[in-house]
Amino acid sequence: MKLTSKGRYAVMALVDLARFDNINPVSLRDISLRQGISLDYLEQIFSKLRKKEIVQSVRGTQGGYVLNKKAKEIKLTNIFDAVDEKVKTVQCKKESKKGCNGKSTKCLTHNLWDELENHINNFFEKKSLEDLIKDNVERRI
Amino acid sequence: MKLTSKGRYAVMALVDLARFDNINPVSLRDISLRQGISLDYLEQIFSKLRKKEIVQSVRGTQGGYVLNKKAKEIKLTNIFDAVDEKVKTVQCKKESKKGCNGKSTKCLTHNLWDELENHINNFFEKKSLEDLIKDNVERRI
DNA sequence: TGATACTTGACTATTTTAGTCGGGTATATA
DNA sequence: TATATACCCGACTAAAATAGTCAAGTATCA
Ligand code: FES
Ligand code: FES
Repeated sequence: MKLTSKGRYAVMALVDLARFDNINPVSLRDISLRQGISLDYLEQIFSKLRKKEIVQSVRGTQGGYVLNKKAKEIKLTNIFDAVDEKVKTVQCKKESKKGCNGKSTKCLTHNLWDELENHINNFFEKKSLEDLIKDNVERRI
Repeated sequence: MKLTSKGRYAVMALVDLARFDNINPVSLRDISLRQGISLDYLEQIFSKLRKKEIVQSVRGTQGGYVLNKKAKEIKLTNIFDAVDEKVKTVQCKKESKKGCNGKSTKCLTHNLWDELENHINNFFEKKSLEDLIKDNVERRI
């Protein structure tokens, strides 16, 4: 099980953004430089974040992005959801009664994978952007 | 974040095995048929499980595999570890002081990813094969 | 002696990831 | 008004990972 760079970058970039967006919008170029993430890739990511109303964009010179909600209200779940970083422990469709590999019923361990998925999602639902920023201040990173 | 089929199959196969290994070894052919997993792929998986002493093999006719430990003592951690299904939330090496993308320090969110990794691994450390079998009996699957 | 079933290693198609690239458009400022 | 900045959008691609397959064995039982 691994977290993809897209998901990791989305959170990193938003933490960076949240720390600097007091007055002015933050440009992706700055985030790119500070966090060492490809600018082109960041643009893809922020396009998704904007569509899910996590950030707002400001075009033109001195433009950039600002948070569209309070940091406290942005949970990891929302971020991951926006960039399609989903937790998936099974191959079969959740809604369907059918199992993997075209089997007519769900597998022996199906309940386990559901539990696992919930376990991980719980973590994402609890953590907000605000938590992450506080965490950094305490550690003075 | 997704669980790979290899990891999922390893656990499925072991649950199947654990339910049938009272007297005789269980052949991969049987597991393959019951669980709908490719025989060739199962062989790869069991080769690893054997090397990590989770199962024992019995060659020849009427051969197959048996558990090498009590079901209570086999945790998901052990199974995933055996088949190289590891939880990885970062790209950079854990031991190293350096960050991702060759950066000289760890990133802003590094602590978060460590927490996440621990959170998931905790789940795997708690669950044993015995738990999974009991679970099935209760549900009469 | 044959059938069963484990053993090993190499090989491959498909999918996913992690980007890149080339063209835009809006806006502030000089 | 010209220009630079920075967002916007879609298509493309190299590399890695995944999910297998395939071939050629060896051990053991009946
Ligand atoms: S994981 Fe698909 S049937 Fe259980
Ligand atoms: S994830 Fe690699 S530096 Fe933090």
